Amino acid sequence: MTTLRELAEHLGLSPATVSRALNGFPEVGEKTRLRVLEASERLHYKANSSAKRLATGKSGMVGMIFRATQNLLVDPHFVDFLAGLSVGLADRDIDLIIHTASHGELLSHYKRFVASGSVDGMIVSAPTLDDERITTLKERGFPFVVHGRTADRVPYAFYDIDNDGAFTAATALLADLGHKRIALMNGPSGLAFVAQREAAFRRVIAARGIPVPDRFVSHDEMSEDLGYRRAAQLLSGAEGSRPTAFLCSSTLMALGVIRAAAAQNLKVGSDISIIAHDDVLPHLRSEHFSPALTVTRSPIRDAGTALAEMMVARIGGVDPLKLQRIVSVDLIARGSTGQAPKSGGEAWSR
Amino acid sequence: MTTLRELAEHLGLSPATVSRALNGFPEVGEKTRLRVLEASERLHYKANSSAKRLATGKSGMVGMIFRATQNLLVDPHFVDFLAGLSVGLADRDIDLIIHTASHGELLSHYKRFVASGSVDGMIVSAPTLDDERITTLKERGFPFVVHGRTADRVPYAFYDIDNDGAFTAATALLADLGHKRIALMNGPSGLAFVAQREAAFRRVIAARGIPVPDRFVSHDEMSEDLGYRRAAQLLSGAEGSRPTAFLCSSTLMALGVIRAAAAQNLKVGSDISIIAHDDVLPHLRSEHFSPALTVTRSPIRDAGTALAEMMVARIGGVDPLKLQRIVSVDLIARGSTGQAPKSGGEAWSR
DNA sequence: CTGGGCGCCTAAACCGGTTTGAAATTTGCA
DNA sequence: TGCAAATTTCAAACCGGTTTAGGCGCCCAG
Repeated sequence: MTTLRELAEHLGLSPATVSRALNGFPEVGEKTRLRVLEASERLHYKANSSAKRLATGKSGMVGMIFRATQNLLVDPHFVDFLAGLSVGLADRDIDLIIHTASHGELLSHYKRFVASGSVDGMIVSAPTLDDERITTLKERGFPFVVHGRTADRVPYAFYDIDNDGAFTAATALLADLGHKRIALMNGPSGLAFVAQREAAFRRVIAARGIPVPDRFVSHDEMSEDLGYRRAAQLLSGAEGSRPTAFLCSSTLMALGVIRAAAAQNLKVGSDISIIAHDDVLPHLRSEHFSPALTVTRSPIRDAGTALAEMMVARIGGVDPLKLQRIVSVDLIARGSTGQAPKSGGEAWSR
Repeated sequence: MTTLRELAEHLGLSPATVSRALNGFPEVGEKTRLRVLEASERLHYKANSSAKRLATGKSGMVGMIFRATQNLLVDPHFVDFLAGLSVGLADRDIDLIIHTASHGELLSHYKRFVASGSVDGMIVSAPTLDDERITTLKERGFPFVVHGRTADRVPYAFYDIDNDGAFTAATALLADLGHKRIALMNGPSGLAFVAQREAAFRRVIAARGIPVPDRFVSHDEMSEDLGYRRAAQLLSGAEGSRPTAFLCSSTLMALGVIRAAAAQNLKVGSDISIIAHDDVLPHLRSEHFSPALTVTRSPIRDAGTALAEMMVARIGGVDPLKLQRIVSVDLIARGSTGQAPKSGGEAWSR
């Protein structure tokens, strides 16, 4: 491994000049710069990144910490987000550090990352309503961007989808189709987006005077498996008390609901209706479900690329309040939604 | 941010002593060590990681570079591997750097990583039969471990599943059930595991004297979508010329085949049989398919954790030849395989 | 002829740790 | 008490870059 000093000696120059030549500073002669560039090429010189970081104080990396609860990195939603992020960062010559920490140690790992200066910024994903990672980073003045947001108006940089708009529209669609027994199959409670979606759902449903029994609103990890189990349980009741429509926070859950419906010989699109939020996971195309799934659609991958850009801006010192984006979500009606069945005309009653 | 020197001054000690105390060297007095530890805690001291790296020459990180071809990081197989890897590395206090490079620049990015000393080792995934990343890393003597292998006997550290054994058993099972028209739906050509699986398939099938027309062996990206399209195409032929069995390199492809079969009103398990290799993606449970899928089973996540361990050993200087593992694969027969239909009794003929 | 200004380059300090070689202190034993 | 040995601590060099503060030569104006 060639060092800067060796290269300088080889050229009969000082390290300072060589460093300047390589970094494009103006105070080095043009012919000298060319000599340096040529020699560095020939000797396969690459600046030692540790040394560079120490000297400049910048690491050229951003970090992301996952909970080691099996589920998080495994969650395909997260991972597709990660894909977008990684590509977006690579475009800007920034590397991404992935770290996994057990649940209880999560915060201390954040602190370590910040204090040790190993990254220039952090990406926070899936915030809870009262996320201490955010408060910690904020109070230390460390650059970070969030996928999602903890409240309507917040003082940090974030990218979020319009969960309220999406679930308002989806709930309204089901109500308009005459459904009176609608189940909300939501994600884990505590997460901000879960609360946002639920609030929208309850607001619309209440405005129409439709009651919602507690068991019609569930909070589970968003997997096919749990979607199936929860739906099977709901559908096992007497005909007059089971849901005629399901609103799911993820297409994976919807897949489980479809399986549960098939097991009960219920026809999706007539006996029961399903709407799901579609993060557009590339290997799980809602338009290919049978029947094709009605969805609120917003590619999670877009969030990754957008946040990469915002992260760079934030590190560059841009005001976080100028780095807040909320994207609207399309409601795409397809075959999985239809008029409520006759027998489902009455609302659930205790 | 507290520095070592500040901490030392605060304690009335030299930086050298403080450094030793913190790193557990034996030549520092016990009472002094306790004083230092207590003070470092109180002042929230964290060693600057850039400085530490520069001084020690170790980065505490390993790198992984993905092709920016959309598909790779999106591929759930890869990502689940990544999950295992990340957790395994975290257990050993190593961070993972994720980098994405466009296809043509892939190799140069590897070289940059190696030359700049930003990582202690590299993880190589999905090698091709003639993988230049491997030859490059090998010739520079840089520590690396491979998920998969380029040939039967190789001079580097790797973790691989017994692709040959798996596809030998799967093909034999189909042949034993009387199938004579078996289609192999494989992954992208060029990849080592794809070649291994295909070789096993052809060997078994040839040993039984069963012919295989070219169109019965396909190489596609392993997605539901392409599985569907390819199967639809094969099943659209006259009854006497279409496959009665499908052997898929991934459960995602099998999902597509099932959809194509349904579209043709063919019953899986009787009209056609399907076997797939199951990487055990957590949100895609082959036992929940209907009918439950016959698979060769090997969790890809295990590879991640195993390779994390091997990477650490390799960095520690362990002989790569001692770090080679091939795990066997279970064949699990379920509902998607059955006796070949009467009409499928004859082999395909031109 | 002098001196200010500019262009190009260098010596040395610096980033914040680790590690070597030697000095200071304590301990052990006669 | 005296002296060698063992223990503990320190000053300084080092890792490999970047950056500050000049230095030297040259041109041009006064």
